[in-house]
Amino acid sequence: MTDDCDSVRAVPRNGDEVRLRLQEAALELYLERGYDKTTAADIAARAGVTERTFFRHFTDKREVFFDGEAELRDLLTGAVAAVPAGTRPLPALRAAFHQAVPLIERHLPVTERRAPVIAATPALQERSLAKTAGLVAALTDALRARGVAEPLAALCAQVGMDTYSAAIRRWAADRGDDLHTHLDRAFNDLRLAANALK
Amino acid sequence: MTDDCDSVRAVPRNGDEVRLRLQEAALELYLERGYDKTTAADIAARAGVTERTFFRHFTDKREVFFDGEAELRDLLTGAVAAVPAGTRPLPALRAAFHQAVPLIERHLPVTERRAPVIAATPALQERSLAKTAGLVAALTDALRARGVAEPLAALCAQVGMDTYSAAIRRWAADRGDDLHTHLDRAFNDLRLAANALK
DNA sequence: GTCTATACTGAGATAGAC
DNA sequence: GTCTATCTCAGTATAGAC
Repeated sequence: MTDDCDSVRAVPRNGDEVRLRLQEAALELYLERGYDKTTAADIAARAGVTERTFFRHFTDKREVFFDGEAELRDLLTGAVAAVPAGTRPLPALRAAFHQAVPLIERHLPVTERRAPVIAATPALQERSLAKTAGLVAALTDALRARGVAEPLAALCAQVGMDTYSAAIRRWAADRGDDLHTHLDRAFNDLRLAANALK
Repeated sequence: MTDDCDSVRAVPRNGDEVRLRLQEAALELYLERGYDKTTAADIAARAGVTERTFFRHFTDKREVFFDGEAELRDLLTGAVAAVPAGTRPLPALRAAFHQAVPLIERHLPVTERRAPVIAATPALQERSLAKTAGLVAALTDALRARGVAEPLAALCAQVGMDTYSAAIRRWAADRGDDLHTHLDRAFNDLRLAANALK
């Protein structure tokens, strides 16, 4: 859709644009020949910069895939903070995830292209898990700020994130129902499963 | 308890023993000067072998810390399979974790020495998360083998693992009560938290 | 066991944006 | 002029190929 191609050598030096070009180049190359067969120099070359510039934008080859996390984290923690006082931890998290649905849907095109690469690459899976762990830590803080005691806050944040992940997985497998529906379904499954305890 | 010390230069070439020496050397060096300031050659030298031998035993510098996972995985999956038929997923997992307590306690001395290094090293945290994800995958399979439907099996395995992790954390912070007690407490917290849904 | 590719790091020079 | 993005060059260490 954009009209800029790499026919001109004088590419703009704007930082953000270079960053986007690097991300797109990395995705293309990872898809074409796989993550391990792609060097940082390859990515940089396709984006029209040097290898060193790649590493100034991204601390390592994995990071180029996991940028959007900060945005999602801010949205989720903000949503948790905005939930009516007195709401219990897991319902608060469920509400926050519902608020994140538009953001998730907006990022879906890129996410879907990245998914098969991540699934095929252990190094990227590890980074993905680390990013999710970062989200859980942020949610734990957000719950604590609401007055949830420490050990419970961490457990709820983690369990809430798992439930969200389960909903995302089911949504990917069944695009017939929307993400809101899958979220409610997953949280309900959690309730029923936990009810069997004791 | 063993009588072998490193006073003799002619160290035994037995594979398992070399492996243990490498693990101990890595732990010492990571503690002394930090993970990134420690090279694979450093570790190998202290263990009395070549760098090449280090990479024969461990695929990378991280792996040297996460060996026991296979043993725990086999114990947990076996325990899940052995739970009486008809037991619901989360109670089955809780029972399995109770069975793993002796193994956890046996590994505690080493685990405790490694903990601060992992906490201070992102690369090791990532690997730790990946190993836990491997356990969750194995538990998901074990639940499916018991007839638990796919989407629920994955959710329960993940949530069960989180609850176990929460119990371990509380145990580390409060050694006054034993791990069995903390496990039951954490699973009870999960039940109560999930009950607030709907 | 040897050799090599490549992921990363650091310092200093250069070039646009303002 | 400042400031920041990029380049150039030189280096170390991991991990994999042989």
